[in-house]
Amino acid sequence: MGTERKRKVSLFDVVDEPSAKIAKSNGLGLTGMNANSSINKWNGRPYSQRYYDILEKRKTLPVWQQKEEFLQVLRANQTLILVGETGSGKTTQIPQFVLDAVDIETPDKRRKMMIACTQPRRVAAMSVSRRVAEEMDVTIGEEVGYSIRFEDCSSARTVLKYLTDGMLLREAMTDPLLERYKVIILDEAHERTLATDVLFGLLKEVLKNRPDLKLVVMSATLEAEKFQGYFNGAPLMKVPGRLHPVEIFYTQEPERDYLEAAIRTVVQIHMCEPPGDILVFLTGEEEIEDACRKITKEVGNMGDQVGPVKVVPLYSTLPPAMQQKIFEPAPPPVKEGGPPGRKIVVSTNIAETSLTIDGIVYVIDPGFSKQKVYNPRVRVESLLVSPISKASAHQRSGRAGRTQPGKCFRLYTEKSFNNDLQPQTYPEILRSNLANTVLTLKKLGIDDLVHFDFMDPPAPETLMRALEVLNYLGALDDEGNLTKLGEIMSEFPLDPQMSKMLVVSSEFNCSNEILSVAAMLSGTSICFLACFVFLLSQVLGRCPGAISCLISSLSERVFALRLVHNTRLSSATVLSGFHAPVGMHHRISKQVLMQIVSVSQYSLMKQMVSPCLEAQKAADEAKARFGHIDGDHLTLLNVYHAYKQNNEDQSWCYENFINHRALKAADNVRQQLVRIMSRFNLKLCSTDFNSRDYYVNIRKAMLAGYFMQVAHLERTGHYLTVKDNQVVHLHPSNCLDHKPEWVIYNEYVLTSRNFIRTVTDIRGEWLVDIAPHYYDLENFPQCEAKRVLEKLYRKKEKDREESRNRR
DNA sequence: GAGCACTGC
Repeated sequence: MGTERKRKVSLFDVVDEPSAKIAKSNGLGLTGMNANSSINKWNGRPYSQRYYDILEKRKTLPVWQQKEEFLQVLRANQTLILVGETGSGKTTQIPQFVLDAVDIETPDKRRKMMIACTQPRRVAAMSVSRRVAEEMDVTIGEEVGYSIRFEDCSSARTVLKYLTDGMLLREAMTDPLLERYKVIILDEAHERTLATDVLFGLLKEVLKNRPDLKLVVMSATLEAEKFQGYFNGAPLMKVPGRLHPVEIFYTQEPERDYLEAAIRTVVQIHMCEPPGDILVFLTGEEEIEDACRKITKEVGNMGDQVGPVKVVPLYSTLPPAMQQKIFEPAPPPVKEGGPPGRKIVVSTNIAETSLTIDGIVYVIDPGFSKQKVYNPRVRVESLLVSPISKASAHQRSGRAGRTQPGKCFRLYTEKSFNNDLQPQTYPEILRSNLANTVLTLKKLGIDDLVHFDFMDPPAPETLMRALEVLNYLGALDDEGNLTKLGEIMSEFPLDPQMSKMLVVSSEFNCSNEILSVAAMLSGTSICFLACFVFLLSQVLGRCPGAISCLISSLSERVFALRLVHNTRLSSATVLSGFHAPVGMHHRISKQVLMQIVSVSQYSLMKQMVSPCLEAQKAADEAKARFGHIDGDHLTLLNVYHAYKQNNEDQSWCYENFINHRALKAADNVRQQLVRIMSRFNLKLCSTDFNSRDYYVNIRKAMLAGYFMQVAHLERTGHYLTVKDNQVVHLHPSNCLDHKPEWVIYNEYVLTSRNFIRTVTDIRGEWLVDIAPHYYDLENFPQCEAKRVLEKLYRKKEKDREESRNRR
């Protein structure tokens, strides 16, 4: 291969001198400022205008010549940094160039060394590798392959492998020097995922021990200088992007209400600007749905003066079929020669990196996104609506110029862009609980975390917290060395608490059940269909003719309004399925109906009130069938068991408000976990279902992992987390029929109040039995829980004495 | 008696 490859894409524009500091000249693309007079008033409010020429106009060299220069630099250096905007084609082209440049032969003629190209996302790894295989005219999985969780599409013949950054990190755990690779390409490095950051530090070490290994770091322009500094002044080359110029507008005054401002701007664009689709960035699902409704309504009020609009919400938890709607074309004019239609996509950050929509000409950027923050003091991760970074703003505006010149409206002042926004979003490693990361690092053989070469070192307190947690779990000894237990735990793709629960579950004679619980809890989206779907089907059955118009006008919104729940798995989600009818009924009748359906449709909708009661009944039955009064974890287990007992039947799922696809995903996770269990000879076992200990053992095993996430019911009637003494409330979605004195919880969420979500009743006696080292009273803050524990210890001591006397 | 940015192993 090689010669017959067809390359249509021109790649390099200019090859900078090694170590040239291009970041400075390129910056944010702030050069080329121009006055622009096409809009000087925006909804009565003047906008300041600046023109950013994102494309740097430099002479273009023929492809072969640039390729040679690239190969030259690669041969002469161990590390190389390559910067380029998205859309430069570097992801598909560079690995192919590299393939031509390096010798991948090994003494063993049957096997060649590989080139690895990492991506932060699975879909990208898969689709890019497919495209490259096609370009090189080879079958995917042969010379070119990919490797992602649950799917290894590569073979002994594979020489170019695309994989997720997390996957490469996994591989490093068994192959610390990454000896099967000749070149490693870290793509999208500017995204600074946890895995990328760990790989940075790791690869820096590996490179010292493997002079034959080469590293190519590919990134967007903004962090180039920082990368260069980190990688000891490695040469830097540039691939120009192929973006069209984007005009940027700022407001002259700060906006008080960015949601209102965003909607106003959408309407203004629709009224005054030439055809072209609009992309609006908002922070979350609720806000997006709200905005969609309001935009539709406002434009609807304007009548025939303006063209029709198709308003499409976009966020990750939206069912895939709904997400596809963003790729549909804008609606045609209502009548021939009338004003053209427009597509308006209202999206979370997902449209900033993960999903690209062609045809976007206008971007509206209010300047906010939800970001994860971690507070090591109370060990809580939460989501906070925060101002975005300059880099993020830059990325957002770039979304307007993919197919033609575009415009970006920033709903903040230029001054605040310059002075208030930080240059980069804080990398994830500074915003996360690092327990899992530290465990991985230990497994990778990095003992001295304090001196590990992080590009951005995390707060010492965060590292200390992580070490402390791992020590309590028994994964690290008091010297901070990985224990045998920790070694096994690190092999599971789960949080340490969950791995611990799984590893010890055999000792509690319930590993089969704990496997199911862990699979159901771990990041899969499981959901119950809300009862409205049931309700619709009821109505459909009754008046099939009349309903079709309603369905057509409602069906989009039925999804959009979360009448179908398709959110991440937590028992909260699962259990809210049971609660859905009340809220949903209320929601659709009051907030939505009058806005989105005509009067005749409304009267039809009113007929749905009575089937709604049936739906309520069905949901109650579902709850009665699966709900376990002792806890949400056990409810999840019931759901999983019922699913298996009914042979994973799709229509059974539908009838029981269970999302089939999501349970299948959980089953997939479970199989992976089972394989890891067997690898370590961990027994797969169950307590007899008729035994009194069946659920007791499961709850004890869970406690063995989650003893640090316990809350105690105070006499005042509210819960306090153990040791941290935070006031928390049981999330109203819980399935308990009582308020237990002690609960373990899976999640601590900060929203309108401090909630603990997915909770299960446990007994105080178990705390002192299973985790005496954590419930050591000498090291315990004064509180009610402490006094209760003291009693429990005394009782335990007394019992022990009695049994000694009896002997 | 509430409401989940986005990934990944």
